[in-house]
Amino acid sequence: MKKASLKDIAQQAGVSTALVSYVLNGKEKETRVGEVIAEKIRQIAKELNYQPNHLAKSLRSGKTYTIGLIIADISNPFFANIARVVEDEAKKNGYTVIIGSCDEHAEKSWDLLNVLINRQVDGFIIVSCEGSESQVHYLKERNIPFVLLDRHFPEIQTDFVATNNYKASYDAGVHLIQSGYSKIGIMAYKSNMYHMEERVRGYKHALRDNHIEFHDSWLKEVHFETMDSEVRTAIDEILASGQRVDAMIFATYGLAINALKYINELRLKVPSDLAIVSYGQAEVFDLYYCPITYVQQPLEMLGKTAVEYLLMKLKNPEEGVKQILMEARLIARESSKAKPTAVGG
Amino acid sequence: MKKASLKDIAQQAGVSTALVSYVLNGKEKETRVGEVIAEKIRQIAKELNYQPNHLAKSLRSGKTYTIGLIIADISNPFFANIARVVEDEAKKNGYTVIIGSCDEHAEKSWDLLNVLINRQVDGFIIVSCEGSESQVHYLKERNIPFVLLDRHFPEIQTDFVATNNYKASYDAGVHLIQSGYSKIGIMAYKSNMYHMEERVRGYKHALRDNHIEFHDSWLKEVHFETMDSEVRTAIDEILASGQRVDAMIFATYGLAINALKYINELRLKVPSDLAIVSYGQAEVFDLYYCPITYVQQPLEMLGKTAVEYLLMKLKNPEEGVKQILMEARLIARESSKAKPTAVGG
DNA sequence: ACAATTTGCTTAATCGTTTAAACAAGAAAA
DNA sequence: TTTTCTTGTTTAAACGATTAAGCAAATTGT
Repeated sequence: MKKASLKDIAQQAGVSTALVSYVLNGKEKETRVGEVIAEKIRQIAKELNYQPNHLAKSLRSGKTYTIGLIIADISNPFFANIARVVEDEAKKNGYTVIIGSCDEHAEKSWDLLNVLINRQVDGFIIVSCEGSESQVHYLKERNIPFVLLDRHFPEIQTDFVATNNYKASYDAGVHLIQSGYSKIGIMAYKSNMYHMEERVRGYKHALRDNHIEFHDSWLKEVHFETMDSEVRTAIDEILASGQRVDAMIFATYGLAINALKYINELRLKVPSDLAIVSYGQAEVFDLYYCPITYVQQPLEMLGKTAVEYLLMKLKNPEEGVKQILMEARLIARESSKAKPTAVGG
Repeated sequence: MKKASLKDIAQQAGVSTALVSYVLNGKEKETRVGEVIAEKIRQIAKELNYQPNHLAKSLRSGKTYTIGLIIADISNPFFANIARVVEDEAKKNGYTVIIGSCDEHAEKSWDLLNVLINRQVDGFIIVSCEGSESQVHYLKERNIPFVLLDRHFPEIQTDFVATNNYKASYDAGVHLIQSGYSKIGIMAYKSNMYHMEERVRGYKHALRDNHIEFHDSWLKEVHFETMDSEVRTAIDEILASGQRVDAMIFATYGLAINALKYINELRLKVPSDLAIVSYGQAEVFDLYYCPITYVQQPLEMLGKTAVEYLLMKLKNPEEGVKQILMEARLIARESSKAKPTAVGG
């Protein structure tokens, strides 16, 4: 039993496909279709369980009602949650989402972009990775609507929805300082992505504004691909150096997970041996023996707004540039609790 | 600058679209296209950066090289990981995946199914939810290729790729017993899904085969939607009952997370107050103060095989029914370590 | 020298929709 | 009664690709 098409309905009703199309699209009034025949068409459509062919519709109309979502990795909880929000919000508006994971590789990202462009997605929501500036320029040139999510390039004029990472790190730093920690390290990815730089910059300014001198050895930048081993080395170094830290900020979820595993192995106690604040969020932060203080990004809002901006662009391509930085919230927990001040002498 | 089509190339080259199509599809030999003109066409195609319109191709060929993946929730790490594997494996074979989350709701699942059918996906990989038998029958009737993943309906003859849940639970039960626990509870979803029943059945048989009498109060079934509160009640009950348990099996990741939060609140020590084995997997199991023993499902294999089966079905629809149950592996950790036997007295 | 074959290309139908334009017949206006 | 307007319907082109069939012209065989 093949799928019923407009033609099948038309044949059964003894009319042209045009009429059927008009009726099933609710245009019977404007196009003056007879009451009787309209009803008959609806009837037959129901009997045949007619389902329009989206491909044909899209080919004709040039709109697929599909948006491409490019992220680093769907198996990372941060992106998985973002993806879920985007999916739901898109569906609410009649759009379908195609998700692609690029593993922080600009090359894979290019591939995805091309595949999705060929599939005629109406627009993109992109969590950019390092070295993908050319892709952004390409989209601009080709006039393909897109919104950057979570990460953006300040030197490229684009729509974006992101977190105020500078402020988030600044707050994290201040929080640790106020809790009595003074030798604070940070671990981030080695990257010239703006969002990562901002996370480090915010941290540095928090130190500066509180009259704590920053030591180069406190900043540990590791490569994404070889994170597993580099994190361990970094922890070793940051704990061994002359200026041994008593607190650390982890700029991403992945870094924190790797570091925590190693910290456990070393039998270091959080926060007495090392206080911790991390980006990202997942159950593990709640259930760790010492619940982890983390930077809570406005996930839901980020995703929703990205979809909203994109859909506005799709409706009206002439619309002005939309950019927004949302504030994160520091969720203070045990892992950064006030340091017992050394009393007595 | 609009996208270049076959027609544009044809015009520039001064030939018909047929020739262009032949050349760009590498059929110049069979269709005897002249060497010179072929080269010219390739040249122009490159200049115009020609990218074929997938919609048109699909409409003509009836194949979209797209597969629909229906899961409960992409923000659940188990499904996110599955999705990642499926995505990669599909891409390797030139397919694109559209993921939909149905939140364990048969109705949402129906919606997704219809949306994706209208979008002409070539086939489905489905993690069925309760009450979705009719959907499976529908797909069979309509002759739409699909593979059930992780969950299946034994009374319906379909392709499927799943875990041997009976065996996994049996092993979990035996493991706890051998570790010295004798009052073992289990928490599962209230559901008549086969995979869930199997998880309970395996557990019961493990008890039976080790001469431990099963008590009804040891089985706690909670509703998915109201899990948060029900889990707490269930824990309260199972710890208060006359036959207070000394170990528990959690049949899903979500249940374990909720339960662990509450267990922490109650200041119960794992495993001394309560030993634990759980399904699912995520960083939290590694980093919990007492690493959690868990049932490791062959995620990678499950996903890969599901894609493989589906692609075989797509190539040759007459192919016989493919079914496979894969073995899970119990990863024993601290949370179920051997109970110190009561000595002395 | 004429038929048969090969070579190189075009024509046109097709996939399933949408929609502007044309058209016929009946009703209202003149 | 003729003209105009309205109503209800059909025709056909278009979206962008694929591909069977057709058709010249050049080449080969006899």
